[in-house]
Amino acid sequence: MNSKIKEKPKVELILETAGEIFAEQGYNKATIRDICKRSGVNLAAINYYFGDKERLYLAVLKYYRELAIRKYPLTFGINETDTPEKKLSNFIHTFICRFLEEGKTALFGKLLAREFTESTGALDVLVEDFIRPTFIKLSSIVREIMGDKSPDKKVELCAMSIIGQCLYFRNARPVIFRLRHKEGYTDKDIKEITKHIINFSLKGLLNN
Amino acid sequence: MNSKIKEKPKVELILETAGEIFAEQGYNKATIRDICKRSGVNLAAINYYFGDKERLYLAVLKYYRELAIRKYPLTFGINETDTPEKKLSNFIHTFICRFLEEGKTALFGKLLAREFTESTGALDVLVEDFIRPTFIKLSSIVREIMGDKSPDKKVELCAMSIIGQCLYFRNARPVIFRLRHKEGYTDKDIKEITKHIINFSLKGLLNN
DNA sequence: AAAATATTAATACAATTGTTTCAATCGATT
DNA sequence: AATCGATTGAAACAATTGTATTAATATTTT
Repeated sequence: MNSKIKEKPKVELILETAGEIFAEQGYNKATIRDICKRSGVNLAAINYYFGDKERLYLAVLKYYRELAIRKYPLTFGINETDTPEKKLSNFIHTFICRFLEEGKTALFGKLLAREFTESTGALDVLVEDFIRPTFIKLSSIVREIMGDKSPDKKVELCAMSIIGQCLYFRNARPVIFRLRHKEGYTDKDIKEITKHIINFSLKGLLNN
Repeated sequence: MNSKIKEKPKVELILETAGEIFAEQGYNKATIRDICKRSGVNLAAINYYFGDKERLYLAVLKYYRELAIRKYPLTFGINETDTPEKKLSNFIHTFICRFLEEGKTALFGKLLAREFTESTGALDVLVEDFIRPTFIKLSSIVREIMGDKSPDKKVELCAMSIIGQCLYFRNARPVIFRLRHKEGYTDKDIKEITKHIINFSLKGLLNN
């Protein structure tokens, strides 16, 4: 080696690249050859380090989950002393940042968002480890806002309405960009979307 | 032929079966061999009648679109003399029926819902022929409710919030069913979901 | 009925892709 | 430096899948 700079370990390199490709293409469309080519490693490296494609995918989820948790604490930026409305606002903001923003830190959110509509064998675990806790967190906030008298079923449906809106802006991008005759989201777009979902949802939660 | 009963033409038979399989599995996972096996026709029949898989898919869309239009007139069950709120209610109800219900008549909606998150080459045409008109229709209703002073961008976001909620209950079923520990929607579920989205959205559209 | 045309069946082909193999090479340890 | 285990590279394998071929059969037309 003619450089003193420590190179990134190969396993890590593969995990990063694979994560990008899985997020871009989805589990099925992503090919091992693609991942290896972009990582600059040989095809056999996957078998050597991970065994097979599925275990590579699981390792990718684990790897990016770590990054995500480090960047976004599990609290969803929520302070228990905040008002319920402020809590919801923070929740939605964090939730959207976790998969609408560009950059690697949002990658776990993107992988997770994919599982909603193109599930893999990892879904069962992901639901129990991440999706359900998130959903419970959101439901508790919704309950605070709606009041104790609201039936559980109603709270659940409201939480889903909120998640549904957020996911739509990520997962339906092909359609949205065509409708708008414009590819991609700007930072301004994301801000507007976030603000809108917060407003719309807070009103949707009102008891009348 | 030892029966006087007129058999269904083979082309139609293939289209129906293919539609079911495309709706169940999505364009990519659906295989020609599957479609042929379930239709009881030879593998070569696809090439013979349709040319290739993509043109089969396009023919399927065309076929079920006809059925759908016949069953659900383009008006979305909306009467121009209705109040805006009633119009929105009917729109959401029809929209959900078009892809959440079981049965063949909802099949075009299911195929369309898939295109939001797993687009094929048919998306461009589908957006212009169906999705955009639907979106414009919804936007006009939203505008009536929100008033002329509301900026276009706000109206657009609200329309997307409504569509987002509806699509979530279809496209995120793998997650929803796990969260609920219950597979499938009952008719009662669908009714409750519809009612909820209508309520939530009407409140979300309130100005203040 | 004979000929022409349309349809069907079985099979083969080619491309893609996950996986495996095994020899070559690298790197650390002795 | 020699040795041994870890890693890499190139190629092959096997399964899947869309597509094409061609001969056999059925149907229609003359």
